[in-house]
Amino acid sequence: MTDAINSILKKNSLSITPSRLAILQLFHQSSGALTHAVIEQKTGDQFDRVTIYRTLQVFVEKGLIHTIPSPDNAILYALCKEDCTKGHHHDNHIHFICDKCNTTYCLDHITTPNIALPKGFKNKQTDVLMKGLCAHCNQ
Amino acid sequence: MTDAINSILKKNSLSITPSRLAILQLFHQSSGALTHAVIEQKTGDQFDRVTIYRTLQVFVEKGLIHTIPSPDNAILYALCKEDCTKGHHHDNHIHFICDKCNTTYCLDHITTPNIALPKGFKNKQTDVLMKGLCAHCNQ
DNA sequence: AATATAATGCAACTATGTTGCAAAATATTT
DNA sequence: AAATATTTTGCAACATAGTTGCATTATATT
Ligand SMILES: [Mn+2]
Ligand SMILES: [Mn+2]
Ligand SMILES: [Zn+2]
Ligand SMILES: [Zn+2]
Repeated sequence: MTDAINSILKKNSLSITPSRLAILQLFHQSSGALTHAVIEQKTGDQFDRVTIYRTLQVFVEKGLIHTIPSPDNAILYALCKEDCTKGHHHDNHIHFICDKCNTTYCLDHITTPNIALPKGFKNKQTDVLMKGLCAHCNQ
Repeated sequence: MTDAINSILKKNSLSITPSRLAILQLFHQSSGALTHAVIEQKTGDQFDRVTIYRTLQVFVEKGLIHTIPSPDNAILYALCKEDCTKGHHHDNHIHFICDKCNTTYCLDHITTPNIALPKGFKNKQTDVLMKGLCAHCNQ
């Protein structure tokens, strides 16, 4: 497990540090998206707040994770499962936030729809955010 | 103009105050969505920050304005043009943010698509956020 | 005009995020 | 393996966003 994380960092020419290992591993063993606050909490105050912010920034730049716009006013981060590379993300899937358990799911197999815009508008990116109850909470 | 704003407040059983008049009027004469910061700036520091926040909260509750999730990490507010009422919003249109002029448009006539979710998931709300260039900036 | 009700401003607080810089850790070279 | 160069980290300080309690003030009601 740690070896896999290790090689991901190497492959992306990132130096291997405790914080990067811990945070990347956390993403790999989490099902949903994570906020900075959750990461800070789950790494047990091992790392400085600033370090976590900078680690997330680097991971986004390298195409390891992507951000998800949220109504909660805190940036959500989730693993890129597609072939995202340095500076080029290709995450065209939709996201689902459960109102009950608050988990944010990347629905990787549901692609964002093509929506016709008014004349003159040029689309560059589409984000679809669905809310409701996830399979676990909808009983 | 001011009379129209006035009657909107009355209709929603909101007492008429300078801040509510000014902020509601500002929404009615703006084309796009507004952030708290912009409102504060455009009302020329006439009102306390807290008053603006509370005014926006009340307007959302009453169904006069709706929030738009944004990647900018600041809540966007825009007029409800549909028949939204106290506690019940029916804003099922998509939103477009221009990368250049930073305007956020409510595309009221473009409804959010129906997207099939995995088994067990129950959808309650769909937000579509498109980014790119608006008609003015796409020259 | 008097009273009841609701909104405002202020202060203090929490949360989220960024920047500069010296110290420490990692990677590279010898 | 040690020395050097390069990155990363932690700290402090700052910036912006948003909330809460409470006394004062304004609005609505009688
Ligand atoms: Mn995702
Ligand atoms: Mn809208
Ligand atoms: Zn759930
Ligand atoms: Zn524009």
